[in-house]
Amino acid sequence: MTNKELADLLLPGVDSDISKYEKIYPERNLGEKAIVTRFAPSPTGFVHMGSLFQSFISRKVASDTNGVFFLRIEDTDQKRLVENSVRGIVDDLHNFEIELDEGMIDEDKEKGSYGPYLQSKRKDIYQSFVKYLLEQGKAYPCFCSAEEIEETRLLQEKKKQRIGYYGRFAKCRRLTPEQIQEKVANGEPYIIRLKSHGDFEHKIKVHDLIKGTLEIPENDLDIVILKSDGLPTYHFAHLVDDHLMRTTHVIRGDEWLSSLALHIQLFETFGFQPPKYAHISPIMKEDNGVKRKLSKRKDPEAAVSYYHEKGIPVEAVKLYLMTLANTNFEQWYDCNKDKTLADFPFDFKKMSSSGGLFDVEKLMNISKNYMSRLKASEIYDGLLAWTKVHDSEFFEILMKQKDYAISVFNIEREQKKPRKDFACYSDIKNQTWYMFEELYDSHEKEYDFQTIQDKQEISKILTSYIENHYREEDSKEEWFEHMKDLAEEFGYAREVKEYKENPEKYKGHIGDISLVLRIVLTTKSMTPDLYDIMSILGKETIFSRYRTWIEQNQE
RNA sequence: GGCCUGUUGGUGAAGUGGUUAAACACACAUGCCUUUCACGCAUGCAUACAUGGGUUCAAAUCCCGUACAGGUCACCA
Repeated sequence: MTNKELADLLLPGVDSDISKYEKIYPERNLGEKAIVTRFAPSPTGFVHMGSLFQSFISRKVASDTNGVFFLRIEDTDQKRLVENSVRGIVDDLHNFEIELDEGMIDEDKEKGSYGPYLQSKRKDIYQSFVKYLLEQGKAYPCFCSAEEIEETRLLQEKKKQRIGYYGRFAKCRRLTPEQIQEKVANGEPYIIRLKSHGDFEHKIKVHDLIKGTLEIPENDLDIVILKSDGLPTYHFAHLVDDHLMRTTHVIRGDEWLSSLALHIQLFETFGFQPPKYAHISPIMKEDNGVKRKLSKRKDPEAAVSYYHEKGIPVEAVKLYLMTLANTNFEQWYDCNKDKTLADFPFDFKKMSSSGGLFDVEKLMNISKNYMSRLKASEIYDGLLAWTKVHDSEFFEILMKQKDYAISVFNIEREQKKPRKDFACYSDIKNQTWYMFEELYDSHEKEYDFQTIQDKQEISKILTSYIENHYREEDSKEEWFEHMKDLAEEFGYAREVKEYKENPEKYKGHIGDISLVLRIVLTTKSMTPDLYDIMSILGKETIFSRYRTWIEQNQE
């Protein structure tokens, strides 16, 4: 019985001519340095930070080189499928502005000419390649049951031997064609294994773009390439897909490092040029002094939805991811303030070969700096989009008072050293509610007086301010002069310096007085410039808030 | 257990044999500035290169052992 006949017996009706695929999926006509890469998740749920990081880098290198970035869905494990997760993955990428050149764009839609991009639709292709291998005598059927494999494993463990289906443990490898024929005739279920010719004692050198040159033992495991449901395993699908889709760079998590020797062997078996590999270390998290992988189950910040809920701008998250990816990015960005992420020359060599720690505080800092550089109208737009989903009350107010809201967000903004007090959109309401009448009215007010506590004294200060010192048309300088007059009137120093020189002569200084006016107006001791706040709020509101407070605090 | 990888301060890290006081950034602390806060500026964070050997005139940087950490060893990806 020839290999060809055996192959026909095992995979009847499958065309073993793989050369036709070379024509259907020709070499891509791209620039010499163009990088073709992909994000290839299994549809088991939503995208988490680690995968987002990988896609972000993949997208970046593809864009930098005028290459291609595509999304392939690896749904060869039918047991683990989660409903609608393709849609979820597509949405997550879209929400992070990671655009796809090719691949799945919805649950059952795709674009690009190297598809299908859903592995379950590529069954015929995989089977052709498997059959080709069978005909070449480079693969064989295996009839071992799960129990038999388990037995072998236990035996290997007991004898302290390497675990796996290889060498003398690969018993189906030695089956004669007649035995195979008989088992097939008996209806025994089988899978197809690679007939490995690797030598575990022999080491090969492989180059990884991030990890550098590695020395790893050759693969000698006869791994499963086609499962009993007729679908391939990851390893085989990786070979077929990344060859036919003409992937030049495989960027993936470093959990794959241990099967790298196998993957290279697979490419060599077919005489294909293997892609370049870049294995990314997982993003870590510090947990009670222990470093561990960022976990989707334990860490809320591992889910991309966390960033949308908090309202951290996508761009800020990207800036942070880039600082994790290439630590020279931060300095580069600092020196090139007019440039964007797209201008940054990403370099695999600058990637840390060990896993970086995910630091939410650092992310917040980056986001705070990023937001401080936005224009007031950009803050408004971003906030409007965020509140539309997360805060309908604020959304309505913003819609109604667009110009007013922009003027509020413009306080100490759009200048050389802008204020940095919003790290995310969910911060804004908490820091500006007193600027919006509707929010102010419904908000519970707690006045955090610091130096001047006496309510009568405060009432007197407010009254005098209303009656003697407030002028609607005052410039900032005039306004501040009047504040100083007020301070003097109540026995407070006009200048802080003056007070510090002669503290016994005064009850306090101008700062104490303005703090009272600030707190009664806003309830807060920490606010932006008081003059700006007053100018925007206007006379009526200021007087009304002061008078209300006086009324409510009469003894 | 086998195999692979990693280990620089509270954190991210720069740095690959020799102008090192080991950059820069975040966090924290103090001071200055300031009508508050924020910003900004200045300073600090005890002798930080896992550990033991070796190579060398010279090592964070090269080699070996040890410890610790991560990954992997499925008809899961």
